[in-house]
Amino acid sequence: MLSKSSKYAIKAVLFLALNSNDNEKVMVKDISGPINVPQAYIAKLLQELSRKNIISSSRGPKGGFYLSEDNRKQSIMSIVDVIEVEKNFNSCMLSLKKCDNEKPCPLHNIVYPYRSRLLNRLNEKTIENLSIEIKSGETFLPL
Amino acid sequence: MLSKSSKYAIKAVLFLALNSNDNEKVMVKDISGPINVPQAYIAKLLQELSRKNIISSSRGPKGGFYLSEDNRKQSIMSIVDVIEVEKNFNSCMLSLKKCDNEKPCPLHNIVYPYRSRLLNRLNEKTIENLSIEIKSGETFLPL
DNA sequence: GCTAAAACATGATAAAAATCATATTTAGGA
DNA sequence: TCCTAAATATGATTTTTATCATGTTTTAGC
Repeated sequence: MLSKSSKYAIKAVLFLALNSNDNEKVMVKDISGPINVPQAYIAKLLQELSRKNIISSSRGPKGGFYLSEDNRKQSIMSIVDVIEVEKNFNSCMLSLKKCDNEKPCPLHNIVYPYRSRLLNRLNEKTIENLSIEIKSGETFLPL
Repeated sequence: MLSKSSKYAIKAVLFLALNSNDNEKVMVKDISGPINVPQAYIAKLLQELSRKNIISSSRGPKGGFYLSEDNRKQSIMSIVDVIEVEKNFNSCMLSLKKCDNEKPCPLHNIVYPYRSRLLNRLNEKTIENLSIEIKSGETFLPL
């Protein structure tokens, strides 16, 4: 469904949503442990997210990663868009060139309705939305 | 969503559904071209499907792969189950151990309803169902 | 039974994804 | 201004997935 990288990235961003703000930054070594992802690997992903302005960072002592208010307004899908190499989340399940509602592949009618709705929800749900749900105890991000 | 292997396998099986029966078998070299998959690779997948009784085969001259009536009654999901190595189609989108309706991860409530319904449909749709739809012109398997 | 045509089995190579390692740049504090 | 702590950049290694190559077994037809 998603690559490991995307899953790692989402977990890391949600962790930052819960544990950082403009003046409380978190270092990679304090992220990798809790979310259970190799440090060097999540570092690379975080740098990529930072470069694309999904998250924020500052260097040097007292530096680290964090989420600004603006960052929090972005959708969950925007994280995936940055990390995922193959953008096939919304493409034909059989990878056929010509597959749409006009000329549906044999799986199109089964898959398409669910996937497009799922995609919509991932596009409208913001990082903030999810972090509020975690804080309120509706959902859980086990660490 | 699915590995290339699974997509290849589904295409090959549907091709067999349309172009074979107990006394009309198809050789790998006549499958790989139309479905556009390297011959040696699809051969391997077909052998695996045959071993697990998803499709049928016979060796020697006049041999080849084909679908029996019984084969056709199997679900699309059964193809995926044989080929896919990671059985994470129905597992947590963040790969969390503990994630269910009781203790949902932050994505669970978004993803779960759609995915479980999709899974149901892939489990109930048979190879035969899909091949009938192709024959009737409802759906298309471009070759 | 011989021969040839097919699937079957096994392993080697290539490409992609994940992981690790290391050097460079930036910035805070003495 | 110098030292140190952090992100950043780059590339090497490992693991997984996809692809290729080659030899073995089965079976129909002569």
